[in-house]
Amino acid sequence: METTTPHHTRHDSREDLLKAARELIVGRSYTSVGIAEICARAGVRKGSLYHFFPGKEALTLAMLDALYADFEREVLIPGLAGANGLHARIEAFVHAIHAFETRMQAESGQLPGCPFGNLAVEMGTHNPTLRRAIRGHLDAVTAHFRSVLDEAVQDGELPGDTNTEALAEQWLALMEGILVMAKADQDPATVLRLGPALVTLLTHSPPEVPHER
Amino acid sequence: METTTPHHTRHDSREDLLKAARELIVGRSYTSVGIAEICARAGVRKGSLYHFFPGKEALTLAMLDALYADFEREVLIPGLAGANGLHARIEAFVHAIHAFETRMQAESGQLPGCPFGNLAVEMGTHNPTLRRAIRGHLDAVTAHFRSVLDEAVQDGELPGDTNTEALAEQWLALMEGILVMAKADQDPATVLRLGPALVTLLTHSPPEVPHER
DNA sequence: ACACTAGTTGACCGGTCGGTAAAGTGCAAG
DNA sequence: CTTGCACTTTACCGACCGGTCAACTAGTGT
Repeated sequence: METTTPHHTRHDSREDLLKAARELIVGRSYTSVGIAEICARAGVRKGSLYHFFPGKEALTLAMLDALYADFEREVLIPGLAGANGLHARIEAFVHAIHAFETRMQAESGQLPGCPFGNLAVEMGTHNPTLRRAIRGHLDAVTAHFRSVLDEAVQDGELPGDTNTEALAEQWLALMEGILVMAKADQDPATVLRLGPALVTLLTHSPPEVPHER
Repeated sequence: METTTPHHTRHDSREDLLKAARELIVGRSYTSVGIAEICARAGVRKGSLYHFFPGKEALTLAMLDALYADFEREVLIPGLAGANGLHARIEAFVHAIHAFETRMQAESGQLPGCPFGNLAVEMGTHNPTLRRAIRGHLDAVTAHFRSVLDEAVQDGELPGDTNTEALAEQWLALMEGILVMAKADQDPATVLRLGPALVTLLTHSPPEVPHER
């Protein structure tokens, strides 16, 4: 038998809070979402939030961990193993992002852009803890990009002396910029319109670090 | 004689408010800066702010206009006419941005990133007025980029069939992304490290719209 | 001398912010 | 049956938010 339900697995308020925080903060922003609103959406009283989390910042940190885990599982991993060839993988990635932004706009009425980039921009200057956590997630994304580029080098699609580490970071930067533009436009089509820039960047990078001076 | 002092040109509270709002909002963010703090820095009482501006949003709109005018005069115009050749102009632009971010970090202790991009990300989802104003300024920046690219086409540095309109938008997107990364790092060196991506993007764009399908 | 007006001042508003404290609830192990 | 503990509930806190208001000050034109 051993019903392993540790207590009695009622509503799992902790999960509800994380879900509500994700939907609200990703859809709008950190400061514009209050804990009262998060609690209301989660169907949980404010005091309970402070039983599970020390405060709003810690809740957001935990939410970001879960968000990255889902992003890795649903986009990064499939995009890496899914298509064949660098060009096809870039296009698949762009379309996955486009689909995400389109779905979010349909659900919440707003095109959110990149959840991690948004937080980095909003809190980067005055919350070092959040900033460093986001920086870590962005590094993890870069590592996935790099492994895609390394495979392309092995398959002869990119020159053998390609600096895949630097190029992966440029990939992420361009992707973040595309999402800033799409958010300014509030139009997912911007993702598709600017997507080809990724192909240009990733298939024409200079052979080796110029080693200036 | 005709001392043209319309009233008596005392402290010009309006200018002081715009200056304070610029320093604070650019250095941090829109929501994290209150009008009380803006008034305190400007040496003006709160009621006076509402004599010159309908509210915080209108003050920010006016501040953004002045900010863009300065950016155009101090960076965009010199960068366009200053150096010779596309490559040199890109590098001059990157270094101008790097200098700005370095100076801001020295003055306020924080690396702000792109003031327009920041506002677009922070307010893009829930303040259409601000979003549209920022979108207008970004379009103006894109127009300057495009004229640089058009000159490069005329000088034979880029192929004659280059889509300079699309490429200028990609330039802006990559620049915004670079500044998001620099803000996440809180390190101006990131601007220089990612700067070469602009050269890759702008000197290897595909000849013509692929015209798929 | 007077009225007009641009600009200033400080007190005040309701609402919301993140966070706290204390009492209560119900299950489970002793 | 009782104790302990995970969790919930409610009331409350001071601080701050953007914004309003009426009274006041001081130059200007008549």
